[in-house]
Amino acid sequence: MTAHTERVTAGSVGLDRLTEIVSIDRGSPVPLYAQVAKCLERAIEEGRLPPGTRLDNEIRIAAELAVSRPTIRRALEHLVSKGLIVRRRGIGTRVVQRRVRRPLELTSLFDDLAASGQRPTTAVLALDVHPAEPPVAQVLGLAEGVEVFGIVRLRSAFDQPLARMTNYLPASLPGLSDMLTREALTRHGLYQVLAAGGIHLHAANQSIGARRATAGESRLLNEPMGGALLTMQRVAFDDHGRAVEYGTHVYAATRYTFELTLLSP
Amino acid sequence: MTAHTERVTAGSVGLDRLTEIVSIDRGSPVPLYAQVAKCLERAIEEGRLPPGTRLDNEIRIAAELAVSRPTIRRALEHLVSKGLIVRRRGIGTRVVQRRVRRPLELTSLFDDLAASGQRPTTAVLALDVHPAEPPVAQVLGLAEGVEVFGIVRLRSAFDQPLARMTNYLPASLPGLSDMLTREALTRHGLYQVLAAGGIHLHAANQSIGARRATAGESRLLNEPMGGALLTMQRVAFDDHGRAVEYGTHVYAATRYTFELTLLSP
DNA sequence: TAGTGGTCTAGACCACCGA
DNA sequence: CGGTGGTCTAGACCACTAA
Repeated sequence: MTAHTERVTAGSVGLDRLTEIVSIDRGSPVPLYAQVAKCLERAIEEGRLPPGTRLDNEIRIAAELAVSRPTIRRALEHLVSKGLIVRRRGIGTRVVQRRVRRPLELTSLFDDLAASGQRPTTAVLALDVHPAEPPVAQVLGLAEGVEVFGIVRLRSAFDQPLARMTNYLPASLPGLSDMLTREALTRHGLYQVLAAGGIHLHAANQSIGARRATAGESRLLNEPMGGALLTMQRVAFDDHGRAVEYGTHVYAATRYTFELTLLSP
Repeated sequence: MTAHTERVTAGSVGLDRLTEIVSIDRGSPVPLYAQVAKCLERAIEEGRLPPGTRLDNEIRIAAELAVSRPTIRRALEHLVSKGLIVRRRGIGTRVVQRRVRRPLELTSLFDDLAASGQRPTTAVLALDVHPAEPPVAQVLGLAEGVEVFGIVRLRSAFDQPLARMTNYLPASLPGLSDMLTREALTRHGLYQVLAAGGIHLHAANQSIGARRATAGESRLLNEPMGGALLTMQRVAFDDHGRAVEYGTHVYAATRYTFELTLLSP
């Protein structure tokens, strides 16, 4: 039932090319649904499945790729959640007309800049261990006076300062002092460094606001005196729900904005 | 195999109370997995399943509730994606220690304020139809000069002005002139009004920045002269990927911040 | 009416974890 | 080793949409 005798689905574009677009390796450790989703995702992003393209129905896709329907469904659900396709009962599945930028994820400024082709640089302004002051202890859920790592960095892109980033992490996290070196922090983003050390963040609450720059901030960020700053505070948690990082950052508002994509509930 | 003879799972708290927490109505039009997820979600939020609670394994939950394992899995996956529980192979499922505030969703300022108990009010400062100016036409994907609805609103909470919101919508959207009345916009949020008229938003790109207030903005928002403003621009799309709304808003930074929750990729 | 996606089931095998 | 979640299958029935 390879269904090649079926009429090409009307609408925009039919899909016998499916097998050209999606390749499956049953020996791979990566799950089938992930392989399917990844292939379709790439095809959509590269324009091989242009906006408005109608996809075959689930049954046919499953048959052509020789996997089960639930597996295909899982792949397609993933694409829906990323906003790449739209499905409607009785209608079918289409590639969305206008692509959302990206799903909102827990990433770092460094990664974002690097991904968008800018070459971010980092200067470590301070790096020490000290007793947590009350507000820091509180957001991290620590007793007052417990030791924390304090990090202050200046992040730049294209030789222009972009943000001053201040982070606190409980010193009790295992292996932290080996990870958090000036060298590592200069070369990589904080989250990269933590991930390399086996600390994986699970979720974060963040708060974005604005205020006027102090004189020192204006100088540091090369912004006009008293200009507007974007501020962001973030508390990140690991899998167990423990707070592992608190960051309070200021961004040069003339050169930086937060871009995000929201999907309907 | 109702498994009541099983030992209560060690760790934090066992669950024979499951049937007290989750009630299922097979006659309801709402899917089983959604019913299960909803019940567990409420139990977690109300503290009846406190942080750290260990849940029974999938097989046992399925047996106790008399549904299939995939159905239970689907419910639990939903809770994972909302950051309420954590699952690990070989370990089990636990309620997360620290709850994330809320998943990031496509909502309106009005809904957010109403949900958090503040009583938002709206003043409609302008409401008209006019030819789209070039920048507006471009972000909405319209030809220059095509007619658009223009809306300017002042949103307040507790009698304090909070934001000036400017929105543009293509006049070609069906039924728009019946929906967008001063009365409706005074009483409800824009997205509520659109939803009531059958226009459902699917995704949005938004950009958050900061700048200093103009003299007029300072007066309108009751902020200090030249103070910092939070700015947000948003383009929202419907299911077909057509841009249906463009908004450009300014917020009083001393009284408003964006709160959001990020989950790891 | 024919075709679509949405839901649900009952089972199977595997990879990972801790004791 | 036993227990856990992760993956995959092969079916079934239903609700919705368009012609």
